[in-house]
Amino acid sequence: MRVGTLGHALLGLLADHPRTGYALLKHFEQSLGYAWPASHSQIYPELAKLREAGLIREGASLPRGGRPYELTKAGHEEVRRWLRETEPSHTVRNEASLRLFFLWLLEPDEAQAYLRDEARRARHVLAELEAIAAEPDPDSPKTRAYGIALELGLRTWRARLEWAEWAVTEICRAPG
Amino acid sequence: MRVGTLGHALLGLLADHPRTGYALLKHFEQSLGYAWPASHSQIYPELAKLREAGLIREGASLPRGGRPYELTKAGHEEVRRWLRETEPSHTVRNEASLRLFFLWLLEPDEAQAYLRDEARRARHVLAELEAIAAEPDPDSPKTRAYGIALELGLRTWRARLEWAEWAVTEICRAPG
DNA sequence: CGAGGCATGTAAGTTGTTACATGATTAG
DNA sequence: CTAATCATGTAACAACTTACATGCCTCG
Repeated sequence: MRVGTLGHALLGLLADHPRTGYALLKHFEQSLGYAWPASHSQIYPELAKLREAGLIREGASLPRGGRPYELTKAGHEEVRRWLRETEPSHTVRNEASLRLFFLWLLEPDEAQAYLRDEARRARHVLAELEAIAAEPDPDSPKTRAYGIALELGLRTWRARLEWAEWAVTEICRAPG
Repeated sequence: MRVGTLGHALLGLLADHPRTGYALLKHFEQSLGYAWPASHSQIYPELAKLREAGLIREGASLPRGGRPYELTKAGHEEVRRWLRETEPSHTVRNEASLRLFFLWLLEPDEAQAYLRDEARRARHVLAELEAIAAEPDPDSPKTRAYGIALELGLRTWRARLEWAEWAVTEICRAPG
């Protein structure tokens, strides 16, 4: 079996402690999803594949049909191999940014409205990230790594907000 | 036919002036690709679909087998409809950022090396964008829109570089 | 007892990646 | 002449989205 990015992300989360598919899903929604979104319809089949490949195993089932998975030794080795031996992909795909190249096809006021919406969106995401940053957590290698990831989110969305506020005035600036 | 993001991007580029598939590909590599990468194996079939849908039409063929496409009236309407009436997707997918959440699975020196590489990458992309920004172009709605897109790239990669330089020291900071 | 959150799955379709495959033209 | 760039396509596969589908438990 060939493990992809989602598979490695699941292994990485399970490296911390066993979790159910649902708990993994919630983790994506609350933190990883800012960098790599995943839906339940992708997570459950992927867990089944990782189990067949012997990288995770099922633990004792929980109350409401919840079935926790834990990492096997092979799974632990695989996630470390991924981090150490494979090149990270730097491709970025962002439809909202792509649209900027076509703003000149709209009337100036429509283009400006788009940029104002971009500012609004940035403010919204930034507020979410600041709420996460406000939660205190003890210092450990794991929380340190999460803090570094969070700080990247804060800085890039802050930059995006400042850019959007600049762009709103730039788009209607007098020619020259 | 249902037109997706790639299709709309192609229509948007052709709204400026007719181009061959190859010219569109080069445009993706040099500018749009920073926000939405596309390969020739995706572009050529997509152009064929847009033509069948009557959104673009083929012009007279050029010297080396090049076949330029131009926008039809329906194509022009479709790209404007896309910009005005559909919600932009804000999903972001970035493997390099995802890996940050798993840095604690590596030895401290390996994690630091990863962050140093992130800084190097940011410096590289920033240099590319600054080279593009250095090229002078006349003021027009189109160049204004491109300038706004470019400025976003400059600011976000600048933020990412500063973040990476901070993170390199943060990851090896004394606990507490 | 109903709404909402917990919990898991499948199916169909779209999109994107990697590899295979070919041929023309031009600059050195 | 040969390497690079121009130029276009297909095929197989992997990944992702959207919709369909089900059932349990708890709080009000």
